[in-house]
Amino acid sequence: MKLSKRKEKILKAVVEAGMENGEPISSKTIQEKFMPDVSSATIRNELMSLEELGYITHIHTSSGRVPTAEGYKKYVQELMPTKKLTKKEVAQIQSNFTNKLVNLNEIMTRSAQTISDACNYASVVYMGGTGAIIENIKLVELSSTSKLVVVVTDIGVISEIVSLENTSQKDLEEAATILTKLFAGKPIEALEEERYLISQELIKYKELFTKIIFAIAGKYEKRPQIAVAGKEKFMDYPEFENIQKLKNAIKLVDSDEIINNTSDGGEDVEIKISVGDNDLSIVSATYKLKGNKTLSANVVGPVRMDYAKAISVLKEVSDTIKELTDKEI
Amino acid sequence: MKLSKRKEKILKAVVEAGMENGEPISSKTIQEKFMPDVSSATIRNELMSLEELGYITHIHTSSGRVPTAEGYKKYVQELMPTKKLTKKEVAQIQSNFTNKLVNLNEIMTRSAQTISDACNYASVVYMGGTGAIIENIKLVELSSTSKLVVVVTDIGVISEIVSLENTSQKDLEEAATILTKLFAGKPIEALEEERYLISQELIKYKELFTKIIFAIAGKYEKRPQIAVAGKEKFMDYPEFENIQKLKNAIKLVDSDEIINNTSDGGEDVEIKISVGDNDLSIVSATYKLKGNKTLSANVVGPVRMDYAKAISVLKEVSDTIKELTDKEI
DNA sequence: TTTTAGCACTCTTTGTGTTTGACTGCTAAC
DNA sequence: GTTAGCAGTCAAACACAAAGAGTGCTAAAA
Repeated sequence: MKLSKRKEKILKAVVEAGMENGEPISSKTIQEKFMPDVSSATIRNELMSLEELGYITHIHTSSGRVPTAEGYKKYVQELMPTKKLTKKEVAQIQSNFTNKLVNLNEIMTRSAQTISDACNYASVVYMGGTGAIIENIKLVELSSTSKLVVVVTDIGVISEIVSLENTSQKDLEEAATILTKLFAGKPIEALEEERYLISQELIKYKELFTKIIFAIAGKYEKRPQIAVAGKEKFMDYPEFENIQKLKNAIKLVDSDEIINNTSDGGEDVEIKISVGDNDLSIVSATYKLKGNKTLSANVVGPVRMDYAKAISVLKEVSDTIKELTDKEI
Repeated sequence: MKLSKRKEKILKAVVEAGMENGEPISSKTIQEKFMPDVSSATIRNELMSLEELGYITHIHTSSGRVPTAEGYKKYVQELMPTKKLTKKEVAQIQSNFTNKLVNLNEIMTRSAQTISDACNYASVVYMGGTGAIIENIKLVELSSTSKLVVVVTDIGVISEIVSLENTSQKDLEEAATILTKLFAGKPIEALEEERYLISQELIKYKELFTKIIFAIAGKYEKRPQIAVAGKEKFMDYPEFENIQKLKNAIKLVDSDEIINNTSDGGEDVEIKISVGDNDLSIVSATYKLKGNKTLSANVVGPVRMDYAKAISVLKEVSDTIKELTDKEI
């Protein structure tokens, strides 16, 4: 339903007051600050109407109005001005990505930290879709007793030392070739599937393969990769002064709940906003990476978060990541 | 100064009451719980005496006694019973280390998490002394355009992909040999020293070397390696309900202050306890690793922490780490 | 029909005084 | 040296009043 211009203006005032300090705002203050041309009584009438529509509410009879989650939603969808980041802010974000990052895990960690710092809210970045896909397996001789197993995946390299005696350089090479042939293109979990352990191709290198599995096991996450940053930022907002609420917020960020909440994303960055569940709001930017993966960057903050800024930051970071991952080797 | 047996008993009662719930204890309660054979008046006299000695104090005239930092120290040094971990607790700790861990960084992370979970306080584990020492550098061909740089150090393996065309397998091997010869035994920071970049030995592989440096830069920490776990555990204790105190505690744990606070450690595990600075207590276990490194595992918690348990856990974990690192390849 | 002034009403916040109860500290007797 | 007993202190809990902020409603003005 379309609101009148005046109602929009008033709702905007209530929401923005809420965003600024989390405090209720009164009809008188609205009048003084935003609409000196009508009386506070008129504004009161409008406020009552907005309250009936469910956009704002009262804590008690004689307190000012605060926005409901619905009100925030309306604001986000229709009233919010877009916010352009300052050059300085963009530069600040970019500066975190100057190093040539090819390792996707690292990109995620860096992104989470960057987003959290830029917005001053917590941030969760995770990768969905297919997990790490094996590209190449190499075995390198370090000494007569120890070899290095290197598993190259599309999101990074896992390398681990194994102790292995009496294996010639030639054997290593052959084993690596077989392993690569067998596992290239498969998800990394495949390494742990029983059927390969007893397969014909690997029978000759069974001991070696067992050691490799043992070394690599647990070095990768089976679940979607996830990076969290800025959990302590919640402490900057009075709505989390209550230690229980703080705990809940942090728990949510650490849980899988956020992950399960997102769409698959399209080619382009898709912004989704969830307002007010569990006293938290989440702005998420999701899009497809190559290799059937999805990247989702999220800002998690109080309901009165600066949505416009969160969106701008997510877009900026997403664009940067896109550039980085597109020119990936 | 040596306290009388009775004073010791009373001080012990005051400290243990403080540990249990952080609440003051009254002369009457002490009498009822611990010394029914003397009157509360007698206990009051003793309490006054202990107060004069600086071991306990008053919040206000009519509140019970709480221990001072001095009192906690006295308790820790002279009155505390040693606490043996239950079999279950030991098993729980051990279970975190069953995987064969050879990467020191990983051991540290795992240790911090284990300690924090076992004690329910925050934990900081860090390595001092010399940083990572290069053991071996390998260059592996992945494809015609991309190669893998592997730097094996005594605390773990760093591997990174670099894009590099027109380099033959032979060149790679030769370059790796030269690099290993040049850098083996040197700290990893040496890779970034200018003088090597312009050195005679590397002149032929300057481009390759530059790329390697670029790829590896920032993958290791120059500062002592550090692992922190369980910051959120502070929230379980009412003394940190005040958000400012919570922030301070977390800030301290994230800062370098704890690191700079420890001795070099000896061959054996050396336990050090610091009570009550900034409303926090730290129990640290430090000892030498091979390769001139020092490992320090710390429990950081409220002043009323369970020191005996912290010590037991640190000892258990330290022993486990020692075993792991001694049999390192 | 919309806007406004004005007033009654509600509820929080702040302040004040009172009571209760938990302790201590002291004194005098044991 | 120990104890009983009592006065004194202070925090915590409660009740009450006053002040202030803000609304909702009504009736009049535009």
